[in-house]
Amino acid sequence: MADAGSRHKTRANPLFLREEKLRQAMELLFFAYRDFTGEANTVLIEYGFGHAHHRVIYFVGRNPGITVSQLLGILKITKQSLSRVLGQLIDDGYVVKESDRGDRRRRLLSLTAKGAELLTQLTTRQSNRIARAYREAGADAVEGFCTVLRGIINEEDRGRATRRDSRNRQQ
Amino acid sequence: MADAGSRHKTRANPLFLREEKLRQAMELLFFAYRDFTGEANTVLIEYGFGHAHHRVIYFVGRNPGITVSQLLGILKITKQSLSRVLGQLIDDGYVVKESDRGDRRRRLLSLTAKGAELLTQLTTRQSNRIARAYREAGADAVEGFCTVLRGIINEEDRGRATRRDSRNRQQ
DNA sequence: CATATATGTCAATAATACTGACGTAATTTT
DNA sequence: AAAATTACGTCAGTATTATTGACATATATG
Repeated sequence: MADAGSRHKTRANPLFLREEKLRQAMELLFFAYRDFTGEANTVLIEYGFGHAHHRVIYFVGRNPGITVSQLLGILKITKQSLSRVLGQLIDDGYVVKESDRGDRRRRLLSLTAKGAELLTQLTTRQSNRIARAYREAGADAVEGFCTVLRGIINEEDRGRATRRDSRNRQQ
Repeated sequence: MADAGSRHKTRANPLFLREEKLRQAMELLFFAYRDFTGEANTVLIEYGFGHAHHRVIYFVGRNPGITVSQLLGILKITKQSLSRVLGQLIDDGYVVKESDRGDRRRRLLSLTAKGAELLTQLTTRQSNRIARAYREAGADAVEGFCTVLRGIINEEDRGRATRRDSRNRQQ
């Protein structure tokens, strides 16, 4: 068994080895995402919110003044799905919605102070988890991590997680 | 504003920059996972299954002979949640369940040929996505990618996505 | 025999998501 | 100015995935 790929000895990465690496990547992604998102559970339960609220809070916090359709484009869910969650966050005073003075069809979303505080609560633990992993892995590994993740993301959205200057110029 | 961190000029990575990197990581993870899992949607709809079925098919395929509780430990869901999905997969002939001859309380799960074929269908596209990202990023980046992801995963489960020898010795 | 473990199942509920249809206000196009 | 498009909202119905709690059964272990 240990020599199953010996015919390819000089050739790097025989096929079964390549497949193994790819499956490994898929599992790493699954477990990392599972534990990363799981980290916020305690806080979410305290506030009576779910992961959907977390995502909304997060992307509104990161993109103050984002419109409803831009948010839908990021989350890739229907407006009916967003409606419930966003409505709750607005009703409970975590998010505010105001008309865009330039184009009054649009509604611009942003966090209240209360919302910003919740976001901090939510991200602190998750940040710590990433920070520890970064520290243990080293700068080069971190760079590789980002490069590969960016490559996995659909081309249209690759810029979103980097270019921080393009605020309000999305789409 | 542009000079806000100038007091730290010689010190690498002032605080706000570090935070920025961490937030970036969180977003990359979100988008990558979103697009990675989204890839399987077409196939899943064809078969009338959801992402939960995919996860079960995947981990049973990867760990033939896995017991029900081991699977629950991986998925981190309740047995009642698993029950519906697993039941469907068994009824439809994608997964088989047999008693462990050593400990007859346990049920060992594995894929049928039909199940293995579905798994291939499901993973092919996802594999291609990862493979492309790997190819574009290069071997060093890939190594960093895995290292960081492993660091994000809870310590108890870090071994699961690597050690392929420990089959049936989980837990 | 007593207890613990592995699994299954019934019942009720919550969270997140979907499709489809329709309405309204504001902007853009013709 | 009329027509079309865009942005947003909402009502109604349904599906999927998940939860908690309670209870049952078979098997293994002390």
